Amino acid sequence: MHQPDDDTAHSYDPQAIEAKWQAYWDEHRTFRSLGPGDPGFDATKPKCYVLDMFPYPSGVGLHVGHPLGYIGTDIVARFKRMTGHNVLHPMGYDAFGLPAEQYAVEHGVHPRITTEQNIENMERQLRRIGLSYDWDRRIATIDPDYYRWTQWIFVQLFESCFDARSQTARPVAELVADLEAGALVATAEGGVAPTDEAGAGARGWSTLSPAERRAVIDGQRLAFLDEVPVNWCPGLGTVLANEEVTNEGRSERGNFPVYRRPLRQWMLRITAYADRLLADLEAVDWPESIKQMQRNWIGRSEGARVDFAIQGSDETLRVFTTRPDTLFGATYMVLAPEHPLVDAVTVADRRGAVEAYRTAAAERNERDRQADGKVKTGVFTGGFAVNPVTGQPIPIWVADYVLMGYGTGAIMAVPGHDQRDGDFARAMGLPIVPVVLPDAAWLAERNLTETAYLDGIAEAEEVFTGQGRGIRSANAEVSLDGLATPEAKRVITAWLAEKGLGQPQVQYKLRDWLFSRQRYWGEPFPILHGPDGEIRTVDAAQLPVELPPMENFSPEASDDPDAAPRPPLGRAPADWREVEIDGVTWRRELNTMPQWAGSCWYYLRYIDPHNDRALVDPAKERYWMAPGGVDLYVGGVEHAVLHLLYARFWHKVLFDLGHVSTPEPFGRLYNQGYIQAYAFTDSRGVYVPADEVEAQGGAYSHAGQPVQREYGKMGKSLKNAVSPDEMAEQYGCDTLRVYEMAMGPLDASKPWSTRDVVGASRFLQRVWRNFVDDRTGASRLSDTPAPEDLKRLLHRTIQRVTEDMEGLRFNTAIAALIELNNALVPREDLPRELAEPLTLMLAPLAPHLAEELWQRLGHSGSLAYAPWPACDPAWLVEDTLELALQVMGKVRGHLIVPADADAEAIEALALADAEVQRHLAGKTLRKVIVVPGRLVNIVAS
RNA sequence: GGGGCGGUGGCGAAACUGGCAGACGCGGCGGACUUAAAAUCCGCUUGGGUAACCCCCAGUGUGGGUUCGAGUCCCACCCGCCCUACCA
Repeated sequence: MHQPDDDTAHSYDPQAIEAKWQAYWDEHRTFRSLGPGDPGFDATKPKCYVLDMFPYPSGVGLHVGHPLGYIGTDIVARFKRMTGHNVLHPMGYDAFGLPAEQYAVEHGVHPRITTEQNIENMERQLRRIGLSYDWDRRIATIDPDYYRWTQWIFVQLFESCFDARSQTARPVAELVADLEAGALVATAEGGVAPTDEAGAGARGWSTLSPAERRAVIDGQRLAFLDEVPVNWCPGLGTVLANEEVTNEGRSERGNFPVYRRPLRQWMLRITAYADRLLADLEAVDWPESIKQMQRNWIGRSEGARVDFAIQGSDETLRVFTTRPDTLFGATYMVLAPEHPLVDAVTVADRRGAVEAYRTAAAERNERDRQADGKVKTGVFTGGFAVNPVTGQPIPIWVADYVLMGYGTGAIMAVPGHDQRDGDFARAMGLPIVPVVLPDAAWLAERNLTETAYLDGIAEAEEVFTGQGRGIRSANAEVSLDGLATPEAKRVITAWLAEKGLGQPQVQYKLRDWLFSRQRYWGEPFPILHGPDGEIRTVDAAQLPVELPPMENFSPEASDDPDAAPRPPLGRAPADWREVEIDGVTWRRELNTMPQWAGSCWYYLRYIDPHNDRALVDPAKERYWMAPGGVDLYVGGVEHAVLHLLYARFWHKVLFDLGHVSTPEPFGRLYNQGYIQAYAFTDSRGVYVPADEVEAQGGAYSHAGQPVQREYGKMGKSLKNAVSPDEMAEQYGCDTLRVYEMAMGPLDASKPWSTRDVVGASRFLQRVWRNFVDDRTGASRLSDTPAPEDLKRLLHRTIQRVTEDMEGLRFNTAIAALIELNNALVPREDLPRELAEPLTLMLAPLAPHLAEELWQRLGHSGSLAYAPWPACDPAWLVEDTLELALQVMGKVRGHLIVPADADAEAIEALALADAEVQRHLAGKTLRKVIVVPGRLVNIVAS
């Protein structure tokens, strides 16, 4: 047997070093961030707020993919401390929500207990990676001290309304004052408008009853109750936001069926902010793909609303269209099956067919529709509308290709210029009228003449949906013939407006945010319901409204789609459910907030986590947030639309109300990639533990049996998860950090390879052996000056690493450090003037090893705030340069020239080169191109 | 269907505003040290023409183009991943 003591007594011992320095950092509170008001705070230093998307503390613990972004931000935070910044780098837990509750239900323990256990375990794992968080600022969304302010923000939303003119939120009290003063009146539609702009039927404040007044006010609040069609999921016993429902019409969590049904729910008026959420994307430094996803989600489109008269009825059918210029081609109308006017337009002998279709459509979930592809179904109602420009009666159909959830739930169908309408019209034999002439290029591509196009329109599979020139679009008052599409839109919209038949309109895909859940494990609403339906908020002094203690907190799930929602808080003790104020008994709101609530503002709380008078102190908020918000926010793409849009919305409200100083919360956003992993299935298709699979040649086997390789996410189900704990045990967390960062660019997804980890380990061991003779334990440090070539290499390395740190290119920074370190290996000693900067540059990446080496260099204390090495440009200048010699673009040799040689001299030297001469033999010299510092290219023929 | 990102050795990947393709790491091959092994150190490692050197040819998904010069720019196409999806 070997004798490890003698051999390894002085070798790199990551476990000992890492334990030692993690204890040191804790004990000395090395990473505590000082801000305004803290003793010792230096306001002259620039600030840097480096933020991770905080995790949901799941019970299964972390795998090596989870900390990828955390390691990246940690490196940035450490680098910024060394470059003289005040750094705010906090961590916390997004601990409310469905999964926590389900986990708790399954394990029969109160969600708080299981959640706190999970937090503890996750934090142990995070601390072991050596992340330099200021743990004093740790928050969890489930802490009453935290959700007190989540509730407080909800109160602000409830007490605010959106002023369309100024495009900002303002207190409801101001709105009431304007109404009382007569500056505003209630409109006929139930809205609010300036007195001089209000249309017919507007009423002054003084003429309204108290109930009417309340209705008007409630209609303006940013948080409001509304009867809306929601995604009701009986299997989970709760309603879900659109974003929590899959394309297949099931719950994202649990995969239960989801049904559409109307329920009275809390809503947040995010649509009021649609334009600002869209416009302000221009001002932030985010990946273009994320911005695009948000733009798509907001889905702004410009068009017009048009009112169609219904024959034999006083009702009008209102539609939204982006192509009002095609109005002359509208040959029929389509209502969504759920449209409220379906009954009114259906004639008696069509009623049976229409009812059958509606029932079928209601049962047909999204998955069935998906399977049916583009096959369009529908049924004629027997009713007719009147095309307002042609005066022609056009049939009204019901079809499920029109969605109640967008626009008005009704369309004017223009089969000549909309692919869907065209498909439907051909299937149903409805007339198709072309009213836009395609341009010549479109026709030429399809070998069509204008006449052939117009004649073939009824049979053409492909519909012309582009811009062109109007035809067959004229009546006695207005003509679009010959007009280009944009101009035609303007003309017809103006005409419709003049006749009172339509208006220009902007439409959004974005819906208001459904904000209530029938859950126990979430923030209670700070809302009380009065006996007469009146709603009031809980006084700020009474916050937080804490979750009541309960034995049975599980939701009442059901297989019955018609089962009524019964929130768990309905079973809370009566002394919680009911509150008496001035002799009146109020009932608490029994719903809770969705998981997104707590993550909408946590980045603000980190700034001032223990403040019990405000959600954040204004001076501290200004210091850390102004001018551009969080300086670096790192997380996964999966939050591209939900979390990031909701947080921006809340932030803008807080900005309007004067609680924060920037219009946007996150100035720079960066998405880390995913670490994926190979997984292996046996002949039965069952996953086998990936770490037991052996590879030979191109084939893989497990326990002697051949297995199939797959590639996917790391996780329990694929039996391919690798935990950071096992990596830390085997190699140390510095190695884990270096390996993960060296794998490739931070924003790329890449496959985990445990086999490759040894490369990072070898690098750190080699660094160690450059400092320490691992046989004797003697220091190799010396005070001899470094030779010039190594000094040059050092300063080139400083330059490369510094630039890479700024650009989050840690993979190439590590490569540069490896090159420098490898150049030191052949030396007997290690000159101090090389050792110090090497240690400092290593510090963000492998902080424990760097601290240990720093101590061995004779420094006391931590290097966390030691100045980052400066690159001396004098050492970047070379005396001579090596240029590539090309003949006809191919490298034929190299040339060493003085750095200051001029182009003429270089050209002469190049032409004199023997290899060049050989390749030029028999050719005529045409041109010589000299690229300074790079190459010489000789063109000949 | 729409939008976005990507395709470079056996593998993960480098390559600044067009300028020596493959840095760095893994794996592989050879050597040194060792009784031996591990560890470590040194060398080689895109393919082909040679077993090796020199040298030559080809080469960044495919086919064209611009340029003295293209992984990088332009056009067309193929493949993969992600998002979105009857949004009027």
